[in-house]
Formats: sequence, structure tokens, C-alpha cells
Amino acid sequence: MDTKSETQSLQERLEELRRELNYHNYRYHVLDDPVISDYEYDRMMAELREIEAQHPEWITPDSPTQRTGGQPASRFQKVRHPHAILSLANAFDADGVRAWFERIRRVDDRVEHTDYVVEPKIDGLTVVLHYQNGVFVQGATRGDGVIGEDITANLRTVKAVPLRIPADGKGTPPGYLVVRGEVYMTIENFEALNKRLMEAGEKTYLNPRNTAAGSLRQLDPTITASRPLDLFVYSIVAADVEVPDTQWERLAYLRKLGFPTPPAELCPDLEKAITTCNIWAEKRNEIPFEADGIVIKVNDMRLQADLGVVGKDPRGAIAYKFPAQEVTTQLLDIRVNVGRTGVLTPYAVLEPVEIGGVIVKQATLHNFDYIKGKDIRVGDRVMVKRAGDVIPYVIGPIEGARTGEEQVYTPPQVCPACATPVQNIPGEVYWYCVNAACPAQLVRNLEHFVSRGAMDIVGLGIRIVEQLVAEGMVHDVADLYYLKREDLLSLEGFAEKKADNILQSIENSRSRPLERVITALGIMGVGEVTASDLARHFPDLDALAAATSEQLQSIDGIGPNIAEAIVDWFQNPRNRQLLEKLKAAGVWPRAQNNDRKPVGDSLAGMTFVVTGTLPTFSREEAKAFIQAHGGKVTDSVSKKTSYLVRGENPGSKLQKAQDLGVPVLDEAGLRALAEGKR
DNA sequence: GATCCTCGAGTTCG
DNA sequence: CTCGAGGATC
Repeated sequence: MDTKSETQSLQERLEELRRELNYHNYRYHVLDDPVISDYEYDRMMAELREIEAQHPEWITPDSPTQRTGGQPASRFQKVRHPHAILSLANAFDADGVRAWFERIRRVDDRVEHTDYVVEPKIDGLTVVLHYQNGVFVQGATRGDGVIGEDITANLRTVKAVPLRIPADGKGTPPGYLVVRGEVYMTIENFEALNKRLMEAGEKTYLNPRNTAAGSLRQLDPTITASRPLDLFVYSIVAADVEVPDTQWERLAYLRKLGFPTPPAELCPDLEKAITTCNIWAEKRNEIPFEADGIVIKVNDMRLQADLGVVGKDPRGAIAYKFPAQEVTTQLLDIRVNVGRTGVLTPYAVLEPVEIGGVIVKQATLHNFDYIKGKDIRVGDRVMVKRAGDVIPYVIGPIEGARTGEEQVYTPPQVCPACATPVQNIPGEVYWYCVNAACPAQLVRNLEHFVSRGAMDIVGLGIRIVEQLVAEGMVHDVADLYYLKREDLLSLEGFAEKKADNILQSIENSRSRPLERVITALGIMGVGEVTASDLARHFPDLDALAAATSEQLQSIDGIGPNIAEAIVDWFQNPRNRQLLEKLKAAGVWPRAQNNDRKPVGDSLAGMTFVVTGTLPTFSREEAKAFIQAHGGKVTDSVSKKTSYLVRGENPGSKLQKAQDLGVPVLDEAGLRALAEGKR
């Protein structure tokens, strides 16, 4: 390898990183309108540090590593902090934390036996609060760490900021005290605020951090006052009295003065601290505010001070960053899927990007109104988030990053699969392809028909379904029962074993109970729950086909719309033909005597929601267990939910349950409840 | 008529 | 998990 050109390209990368970082710094600190996520910024900074560590001769005073922030905006008065408000070095995994430990151990061997305080790194806006004789006299933003902005008037409106300490009036206040904290917004308050802003037709915020920063930097304090902001205080910047000499005791001291402090844990050694971090990382979705990582601090403040500072990062603490759940990327294209009901669903094609450990290339955009409402354009830099742990979605465009090249999206006039003009029911959000013979719809229909909750034909996945449709072997779902062995063998990738397995699966599905078959038909608005209600009221499909709208509406949960959809479905000649074919194929279940005895009624009258993975039950088993004991299972937590059953890695439902005060059980608790024990 | 609850439909990656 | 919409309830 040519080392000369390698050095050259490394130097180019260095320049590029500096340029980028300077620009993003300016966007973040001066314009208050960042165009990349903090995580990406941290990553770039880490890369730059890495290069500079290898080539210390390249470090220049204007390198972004040599300072911590940009120039403060001019509209607020500038404030010089009594001491530099430092930032933190980052680690991105447990080994990064251990490497930090090794570094500081070499500096001072007392590190060997120190303990640590672990606190969440809250995603908000850092503030510095000044108290004179117990009275709040000034508050400032962090700014570049040396000079911040005076936002006293705004901070006074934040209820969590004590205007007088000690807040309980007991004891003497220090003559002079400066503390550091983080102003943030809880996820719940953020969502409520965004909803309000949206309803008022105003611009919404992308995330809680953005909102907290934007709210605090309002020139009009009455706007700040209307924003539900919160505060955590976690460090003492300056004081004219003796303060405790460990971080752990300082937190207690701050609490005693009346400051809200973050949840924290005292860990006897580093491995314990790392374990604690990992536990918190897993519980990340349960905390009511957004955190982008966890801070590990050497508990002994004297040792912290002695360890000193590298650049602008104190050695005595490190931020263990979570993998990003929210990142920005380029929206390359918007394409459209056709669902089995003919609904057109737009999705975003993204510049591949890593979110929470997986590479995301696509994200749903829900519907065309969503694109329009958020003003998402092709070519935009967008903020993408993985909801809970799984499905990525586009939160919105970063308008500040626009170049003018972005294209406003126009929904298609015709179905992307069959070119039939699209239709929309006025007042409704969705657009439909109304072609009953649309091949895309047929594929989706078959997919639904063979799916687990319907006919459960195992081994018949989307790929094979697509093949069957493409070869013209299947024109409706009933054709599956008329497939010949030779047909399957003629398909690409089919050998005898595979063909026989699939034929056997299809054969097995002939005996599915009535409710499954009703689900499989794919009547609009009729899913598993409604299908099973219907199966309880009608002995077979002929009886259901003969039902009038009035009869159907007498069933709980079925109103005029769904009743009409059912009647319409059975009147459609195509569907009548389909039913004949099913009947001839022997797929004609009769309602079973639904007198499987409930094991008990100990859970009667109670509604349950399950979240996360349970130790021994699968989701389906848990559901069956609850139902067998007379309980009801629904999907969403509401005030009517009696208990939330939580497993490993719970989703946002747990948060909601806690907000609503719904009691939470684990699997053992559920079993105990079912058995009537307390 | 408004609000809450429940259901259905579409969806990502490995 | 998210959203929209239908249905139930006050």
C-alpha cells in the first residue's frame, strides 16, 4: 500500500470532519436548528479525536476538538460562567468504558478502588443556575462552556427551578451557590404539546430535546411559561460553603436544598457500573424522559478533580452512549404499496442507516396526508426513529438542511401495480385501487388467506404466492385447493419434497374452524375478533351470506358500516363464485359447539394487555390462558384495562400503564391471580 | 356531539 | 408499533 497517499486521504478526512463539525456546531448552538442527530455528531467527533490522537502534529487551535460549542446567539445577554462548564468524553460500548478506566488508572492508582455514581444522560438543555443567599438570581445556558446566554426570565417560569433554597425554608442557605442541571421535557408532555401545536396548525417539534431547547430560548418568557418543562440538577459548579466530597452525597445535598435530582445509583466498582448501565439501556423505554446515554462518574470528587481535564473533557467521568434510536438520513424516493384491500400505502426509500443495531432502508409513511402534513419531500434529510424496538418511521423533515433541490411529492393518479385510476372516499384519508382483479391485491389477499391467524397454511410464503400468481396458476384464494402436484413441480425452485409439503399444508387447512375461514375471506373491517363474533352467531357461511344488515348490527361490535361491508361482500358475484369453489373443495366448516369449558372464572370481568416476552407463555398461550379463566385480552392500554402483564423488553405500553395507574403483573402474578391467590 | 375504546390494516429487519 | 376509523358510551 502506498502510505503517502494513505496519509493524504486521512488528512482529507480530518479536514472534512472539521468542516462538518464546525458547521453542525453552528447549527446546534447558534441557530438552535441542528440538521444531524447528536449521535452522529458524537460519532464524527470521536472519529476526529481518533485521527488527532494518531497525529497530534495535526491538531490546530481551531479544531472542533479544542472547544466545546459555538458562538452564542446575540439576542440574549452573554454570561460568563464561574468555571468552564465541561462536556464529557463518550464511550459507545462496554469496552470503551473499560478503556477509559485503563486510561485514568494510569493517571492515578486510587482509581483502582474507587466507586462510581451512575446517572442517566438526559437529552435536554444544560443550564447553570446562580443562587445568592438562597435566592435564584440568574440562570444561563451552557453556550460554548465558557460564555452562555442569560435566560433568567425564562428559567423563572420553569416550576421545577426553586426560586429560593432551601425550598422548605429550614436551615441557612449558602451565601453563594452555582449549580448545573438539565432542563428537559418528559415524553408524555412532549407528545401532548405537539398534539396541541398540530391542532393549532403550528409547526411541531421533532423530539423532546429540540422542544426543551426551543422553549427555553424564546424571547418572550410567557411562551416558555406555557411549556411543560422539567429540571434535574446534578452538579455543583461553585459554592462559598463546604459541600460534600462525593458525588453521591452531593446529590443528596442538592435534594435537601430543594433541587430535583436525576435517578442515580451508587456502584462499588466499574463492572457493577457497566452492568447497571446495561440494565438501564434495556429499560430505556420505561423512563418517562429521553436519555441518550448514561454518565458514569468517579464518586470521589477530590479524585475527580485530581484526574484533571483532557481538552474540554474531565477525565473523572464518561458518557456511555446508547445506540441511536433516532438518526437522520436522506429520503431517496417515495414509493407506493398496494394492500389487500386496495389501500395505497406510501413508503420511504432511505439512504441505508443504522438505527439501534440494524440497517434501515425503508420506512412506512402511513398515508398521503401524513406526507403532506409533515411536508416531507423527496431528497429531504429526515429524522427517522424506530418505534419501540421495531418499526422505523419518518418523524419529519429537517427543513434547515434543505438545498432547494427537494421535490414536493405528488401521489400517483393510478395504481402502481395495475394502472387503474385511484379512488378516494371524500373525507377519508386513504386512497384505493378499486380494480378487483389487481394482481398486487391478489398477492396480498393470498398472503392474508394463508397467514397464521387465518387458514394457517405453513410453508406457503409470499415468494411462492407471487410465483403462483405470476404463472397464472391461481386467480383467487380458492384456486389453492385445486393446485396439482405437476403445477408446483413446474415452478422454479421446486423439488418433490417441497411440493408435497405444501400440498399437505393446503390439505390440512381444509379443516379450519368457521371463524378462521371468515377471517381468511378478508372482508373489509372483519378481522379475527369480528370473525369469531360472527362464527358464534351463524352456523355456516350460507347462513352468514343470508344475513341482513339489521341482523348483523344486532351483534355487539358491528355497526352499520361493517354490516354493510359484509352484506356487500356476499352479494358480489365474484365472491359467490369463490364460495362455491371453496364448498366444492370441501372447505366448508360448520360452527363448532363452543362449549369448551372455561377452566375458571377467576379473571371474569377483567381486561388484560400483554407486553414484552413472557418467560413460559407465548403471546397466544397467554391470551388463551386469560380467556380460559374468563378474562378479556385487548391490544391497547386504556383506563379500562385491569392489569398489564409485562414480560422481558416491554414496549411503550408499560409507560402508558404507569401513566394511567394501571397495575402491572408479571407472568407469575398472572398465574397467581388466575388461581385466586393473592 | 364529543370522547374513549377497540379493531383492523400495513409494516421492518434478520 | 402506528395510524385511521368504526362503534360504544356518556
